[in-house]
Amino acid sequence: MSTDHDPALPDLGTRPDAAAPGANLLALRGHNTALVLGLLRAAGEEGVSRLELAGRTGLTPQAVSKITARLRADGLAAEAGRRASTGGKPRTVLRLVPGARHAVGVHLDRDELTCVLADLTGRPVAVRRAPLDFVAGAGTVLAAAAREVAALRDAAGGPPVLGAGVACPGPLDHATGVLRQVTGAPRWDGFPLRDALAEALGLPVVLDKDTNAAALGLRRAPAEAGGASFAYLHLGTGLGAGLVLDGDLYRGPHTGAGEFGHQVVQLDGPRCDCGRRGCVEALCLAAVARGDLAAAARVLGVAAANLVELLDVDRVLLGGRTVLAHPERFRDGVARVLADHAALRGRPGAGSAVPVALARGGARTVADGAAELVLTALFR
Amino acid sequence: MSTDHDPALPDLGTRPDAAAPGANLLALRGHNTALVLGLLRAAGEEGVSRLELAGRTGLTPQAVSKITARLRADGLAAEAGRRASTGGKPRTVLRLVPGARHAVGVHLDRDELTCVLADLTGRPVAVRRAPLDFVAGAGTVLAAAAREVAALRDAAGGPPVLGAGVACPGPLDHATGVLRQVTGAPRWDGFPLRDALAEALGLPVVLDKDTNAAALGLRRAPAEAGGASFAYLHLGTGLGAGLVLDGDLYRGPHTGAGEFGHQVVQLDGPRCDCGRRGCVEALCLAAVARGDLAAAARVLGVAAANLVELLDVDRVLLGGRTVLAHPERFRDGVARVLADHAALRGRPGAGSAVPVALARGGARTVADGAAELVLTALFR
DNA sequence: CCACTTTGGCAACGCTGTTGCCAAAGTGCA
DNA sequence: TGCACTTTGGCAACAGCGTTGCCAAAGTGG
Repeated sequence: MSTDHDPALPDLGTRPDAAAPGANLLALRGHNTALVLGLLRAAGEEGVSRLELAGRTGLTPQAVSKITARLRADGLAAEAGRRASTGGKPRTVLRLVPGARHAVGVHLDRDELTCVLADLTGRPVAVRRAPLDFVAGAGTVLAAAAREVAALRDAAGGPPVLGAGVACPGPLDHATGVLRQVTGAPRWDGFPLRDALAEALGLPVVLDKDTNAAALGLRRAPAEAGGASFAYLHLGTGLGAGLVLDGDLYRGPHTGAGEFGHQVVQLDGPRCDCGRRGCVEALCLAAVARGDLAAAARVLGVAAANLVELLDVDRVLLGGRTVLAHPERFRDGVARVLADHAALRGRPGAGSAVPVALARGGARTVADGAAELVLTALFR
Repeated sequence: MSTDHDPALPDLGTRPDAAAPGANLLALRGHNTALVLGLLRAAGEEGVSRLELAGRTGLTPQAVSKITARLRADGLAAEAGRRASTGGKPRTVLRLVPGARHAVGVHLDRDELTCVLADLTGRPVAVRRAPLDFVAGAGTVLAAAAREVAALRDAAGGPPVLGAGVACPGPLDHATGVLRQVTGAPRWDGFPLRDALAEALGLPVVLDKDTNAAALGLRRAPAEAGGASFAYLHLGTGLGAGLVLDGDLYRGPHTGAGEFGHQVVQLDGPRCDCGRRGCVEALCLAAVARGDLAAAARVLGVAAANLVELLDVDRVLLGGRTVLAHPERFRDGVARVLADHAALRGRPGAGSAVPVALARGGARTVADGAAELVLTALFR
């Protein structure tokens, strides 16, 4: 909110919103700085040299030198050894300083509150869990969140905290940070959770759906997430999806994208609570309830195959409590359906089936991803 | 190919590719220039003043003055009258000069070739149609395309042609411009159609799927296309979709997005040619074949509802020969399913159903959109 | 020990959008 | 009719961006 420059935080320039996408020099600098930071993060402990950064960004070596000099001055990057010489002066390796900043991730689930304090690489340096009654209403939830986050920060101390990413179930508006029509909790309808939490935590807050946060967190590991497009399917008490398309989280115009549970896969099938017939969620959870995991995985696989066909994603990741109860069963069952479909109709490109994997992080996938909601603003 | 500046074409700066997304000053200028051009085009014949451009882009009035001065020097924009005064000097209205450049759009269908010459607004200034046997192979197709495009350009004469957008059915790789696995035409498999056409036409060529081209063309009219996200469903001899998400055409990592025909909506349903069971395309076309349009529209509507739920799009547009044979029946039938589903489960935001409309342009939707494949590079 | 290669900083530069200033061109009131 | 005021938009000077030319530093290899 302050217009002054905070020396503890990197100046990434003005971030033009969608209504005013004109780019000025500050935006240019911010773009390139975030780009270099992103490559530094992707390089991990191995590091990158200035010339490698220049090659990957298309910037001149000199521009990279200036940018990395600013990052080093801000404490975000540091020199770390040298490469072997290839006949001349050996390259100096640059590395991200993970502990230079922290970000908070908060997962508000229906019955549990999970908070993580993550470093710049997204790795959690501290975790706290507490029971929660989400339906009880705003007062207790805000108090609990403030208490846990304060405890987390006290314990870890140290570097400045960039902000808090908050993930919660159900429909909400990411742009305004307002909840809407939370099933079974009408008193939350229309509640401005983002602003209330920002007030309670004393931090900038980014609010998003749990599935979106998880997908964003999984994007960090390209090797696991596949290419630039993948889908995270979350099967817990309900079924939802988080979509990363062309490298960016796709939220849809009203943050409504990823409503995966009520995809109809059986015309005139059994009636779902939502009123439709033949929804995946209903079919899948009914199969789980009667202990037929093979059928549950098969139904989930058919819906996943539909999604893969429609969006041409590179990978499908599975998570959520119900999946985690029998992870391999679900993974293998979904993979079989995708493989069968791929064999029927050659996929473009590789011609092989889209791989299915279990989401990393287990029960903490969402909380880790919530921190990424904040970190994403720094990197590109 | 030439590195020299062509005074007949606007210099939009270097367009960094995905592998080297670093932004330099040329890219900055190109971005802002394209942005202003896009606003000029959106303003249409009504025009925009410099200060309005400044307000919408976030750029300063002086920056807009410089940019528009360049555009006027290139002949792409012109002053056109004045607004009424609001107490001071009246604003000068700027307008895009539609005829300053042309673009070619080519629709290669299985049995017909349609070519359009479009001005900068995307409106066709000349159209040619010719029968075509796509399966016959590359030689005749290339010759026919070259002949028709040459005739089109001869007849219209005039301004420089920016390039040719080419739309054709079936799977292909947009990035490389290579066809793959065209059903029923194995000799096209792996054919580098883009480069061959560029050679034959003597123009830069952009190649894409017919559904993608159509969606891109429909994006031009925001009033019809709804917001920034919509889906175009094309029902002809097959069923496909073109997806515009967050204002950009979504192709997927391998140009495979939009494969909509083989979405399974009936587990264990009747077998489809593709080998699966219960595909929309099979169910829908079978219903059409037996004259049951209501059932066809309903099946299409259920698949459309799945897509709307998953991607949170603002609008669904229908096109293709089969739809055009009974346009209102399909539109109303699909709309009914979406309305029923929306009533069951309040859509986020408005709470009302996603509107369904017929794609503008009728049989020429794809050819018009193909020209837009080229024009898109100029605007933003 | 010297020639060569490669890295990366310094200084000058061209270009971008920005700012301060002012003429132009209207409105509205006396 | 005249004057004060408002608004538009160009001119000139400016700060800041990445780029270029140059050169010291730090290796390899004969």
